Amino acid sequence: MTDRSPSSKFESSPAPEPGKRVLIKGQQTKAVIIDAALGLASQIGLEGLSIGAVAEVTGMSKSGVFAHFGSREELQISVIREYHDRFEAEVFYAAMQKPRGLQRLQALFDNWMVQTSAEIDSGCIYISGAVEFDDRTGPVRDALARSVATWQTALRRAVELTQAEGQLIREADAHQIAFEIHGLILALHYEARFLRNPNATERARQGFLHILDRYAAKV
Amino acid sequence: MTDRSPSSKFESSPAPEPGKRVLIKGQQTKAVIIDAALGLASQIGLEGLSIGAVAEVTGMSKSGVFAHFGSREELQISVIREYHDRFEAEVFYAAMQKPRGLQRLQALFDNWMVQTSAEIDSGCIYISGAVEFDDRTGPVRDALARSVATWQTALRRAVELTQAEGQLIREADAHQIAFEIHGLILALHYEARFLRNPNATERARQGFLHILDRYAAKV
DNA sequence: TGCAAAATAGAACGATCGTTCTTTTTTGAC
DNA sequence: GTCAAAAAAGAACGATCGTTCTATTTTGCA
Repeated sequence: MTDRSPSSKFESSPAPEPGKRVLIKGQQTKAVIIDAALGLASQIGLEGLSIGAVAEVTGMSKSGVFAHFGSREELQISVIREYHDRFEAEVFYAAMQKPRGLQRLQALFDNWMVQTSAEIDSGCIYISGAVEFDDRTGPVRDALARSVATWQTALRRAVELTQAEGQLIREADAHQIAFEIHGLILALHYEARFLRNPNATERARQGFLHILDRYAAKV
Repeated sequence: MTDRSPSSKFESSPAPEPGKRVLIKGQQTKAVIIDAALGLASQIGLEGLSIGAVAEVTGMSKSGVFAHFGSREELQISVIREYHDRFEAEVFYAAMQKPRGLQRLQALFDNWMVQTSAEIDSGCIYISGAVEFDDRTGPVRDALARSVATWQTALRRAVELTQAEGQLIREADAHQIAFEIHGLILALHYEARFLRNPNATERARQGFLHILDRYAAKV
């Protein structure tokens, strides 16, 4: 993980002053902790994430883990940020290599499918978190909603670019298309992870083709 | 709620023997407890459901609540059964009044949308539960999966009937159609409840029309 | 190598959890 | 109204939770 200067530790870790020393060990173990916490949260959810469990996985003490974050909420937020970064890298940036338009949109969807359901023990925090925090308020929910919104905007942009390229009809509502695509991913996650339906991936792929077909610009 | 004779209290409550007395009070309060527990579970999830919270809502003692179920798992399963019954009544049976085919399928979808997202403080246990229990095993998960499977079968049947009526093409895979419909409901739940998007209902409705359109039998 | 700061460990706290056990209250057939 | 059974309350248990406080170890510049 990359430790951003703002909000890296506690709320207001000051930028390292010129003369001060800059220890590196803390950030290393913090990265290890967040990695372990993300693994746990992917399985049992952000709400089920406990400091004791993280401590056990990392072989540290509870207070040792705790000291890096100052609160459980801050740990949860760090996990969300880490997931955000990985999602961005593996889904978004990975697809940006493709030429804009249909190819990129297809790559986004493919990467999204992989990220959501392919790995056995990795649920999607954007999906489980939405269920866990849809009735709550506070900084964790806010961080989660902000990450999801960022990704949804990126997806919609990709749709709009595809329209601009003339590969999807311009009159269509990009929000609506993104909504329907999102539904396919959610159904994939539901069927693959909960119902253990091995056909789910193929169903989602098929559904995506149907959406492309429906909104296809007539050449 | 209706207290089924098997598995009503603990695993093996014997059928009331002829000469024995049949008390009614216990079942009444049990129904009250389950109703309260379902309300709580709809908000905070099946996993977040605690006996203490149910006791507080119902004005009873923890042990008083507990005695009706014998374990938290049994309480959770009772909640699932109650939700199953209500879902069946308000979504399935309510739609069975419509003539088979497109009208009934449309009614199923409409009722499903209402059940899933219309009421402010009522999340769908089939959705939140899937996320909470997709990595677990045990009787709660089994009960949940069984209920969901029952409903999915009913939905698929409705699709097949619509095909049989000639209102959807016969060549289409009913599983695929049901999968895509399910996705719309999941996206609706996600956007309406988590992101508080007021357009979500209209988006889902629109998406449903698109599915009907795509699979429409050409007359 | 010395030494202050940073990182980690350890123990303990109050709270809440599910559950068990015991006691009291309520129920309903006689 | 009687009385046994059922229902509910009350208290306490061990476990786990997030958090706090105080030691101990480790780090990394001088």
